[in-house]
Amino acid sequence: MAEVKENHVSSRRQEILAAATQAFLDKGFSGTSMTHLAKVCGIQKASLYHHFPGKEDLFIACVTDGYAQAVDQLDDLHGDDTLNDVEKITAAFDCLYRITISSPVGRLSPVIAEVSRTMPNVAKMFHANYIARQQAVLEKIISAGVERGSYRPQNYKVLHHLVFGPIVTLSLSREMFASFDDLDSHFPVDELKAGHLSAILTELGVADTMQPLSQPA
Amino acid sequence: MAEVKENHVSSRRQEILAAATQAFLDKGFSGTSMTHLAKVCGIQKASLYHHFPGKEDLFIACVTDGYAQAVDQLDDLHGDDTLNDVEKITAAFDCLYRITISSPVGRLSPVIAEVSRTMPNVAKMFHANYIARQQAVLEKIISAGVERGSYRPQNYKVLHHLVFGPIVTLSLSREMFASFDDLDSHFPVDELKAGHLSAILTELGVADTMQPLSQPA
DNA sequence: GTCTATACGCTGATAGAC
DNA sequence: GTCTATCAGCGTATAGAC
Repeated sequence: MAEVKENHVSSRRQEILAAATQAFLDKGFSGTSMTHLAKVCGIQKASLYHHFPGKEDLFIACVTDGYAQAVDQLDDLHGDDTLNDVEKITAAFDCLYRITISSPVGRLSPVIAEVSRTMPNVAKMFHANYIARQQAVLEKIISAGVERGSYRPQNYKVLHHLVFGPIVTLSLSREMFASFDDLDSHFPVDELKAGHLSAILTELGVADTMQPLSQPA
Repeated sequence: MAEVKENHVSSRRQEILAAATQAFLDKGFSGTSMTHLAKVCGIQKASLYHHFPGKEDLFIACVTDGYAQAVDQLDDLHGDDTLNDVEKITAAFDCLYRITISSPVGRLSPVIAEVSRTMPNVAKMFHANYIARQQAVLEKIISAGVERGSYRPQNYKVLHHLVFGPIVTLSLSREMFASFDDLDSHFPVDELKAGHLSAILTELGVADTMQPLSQPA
């Protein structure tokens, strides 16, 4: 019964978190007022303060809640032994693009940037629990391939730069230019993802089916 | 004498713009108050409203003023005929990394993202006058090399994704994690730039001096 | 052009009834 | 746990003297 009660509390908490995350995505941190949050949650402002001590804590909860489930997807991928090296990195790209561009956490990056000066601990948490963990999984996937001789040895800092850079920027661009009516033609996710993967495979020393290594004399 | 007066106005305007740009970089748009701006400019709040109709207009002026001088640097580069193709793209990388990571405009991207929902016209302007122009210059530089046979033909949307992605993300990361005491070891600009350039040269089909195309059997 | 003084809405947050 | 009522403070912006 204590459990029932906790589930009730937790479900209300989840409702608030979902609505708040969407609001922060739409209007940023400073642009989102507790009054507005109360309205979209369908409760009174004072009730929000029953569930969360303050606006900062609420935001932190949104971020934390988000990356918990996001990173799990990548971890599952790393443990999947039915895939060969190239299939695994292809799946990793699918996963990273999906998480970064479509999931709340990935899309929250600009908002975290907004508050990073006033809440540096949020930036630290975000890096430790989301960025660093994503990089670690990618590094494991690649280094396993390197050990098997499938890939060339890598400078992993550079590799992270090359892999995460385009994905994060694409997500940021799509947030910044969300008002464009031709958003998908400016930033076509699938086409860019395919070209990106192809370039990384080249960098790893793997012949790409789409774009062979053979070059004109 | 009208000119003298205008210069006076303009210099005061420039003072305000410089201070305001720095403040927006430090605290974001919503986090920067007109009261604070007046303080760091050393004038009264009401005087700010003599020079700019409102906070939005002031911010727009900061952005516009910034990219005017930033893009000129790239244009100069494109017109420089003393460089060969590889030297030109190397210089372009230096320029893009410098502008995006060290200049106010480049660093303002996260702030523009913050306000892009409420001020979509700012996002449009930023894209047309800064992003699109940078892409256009890069495309000219590369396509000239392609015509001369120095480079493989390219999908330019993908190429922009691969070139600008890592640079913008690096800039964003350095803004987000500015509180890190080991910022430069986490995000070493020169090392990442060199690796990035190397990968792009590979993608262009050019043998890189640092990292030859030869791969282990 | 710069100042002092001020209007006034909205902010995050709290008190206390039920 | 949710509500109504309210607070003090700060936000942008303006009026008007000099």
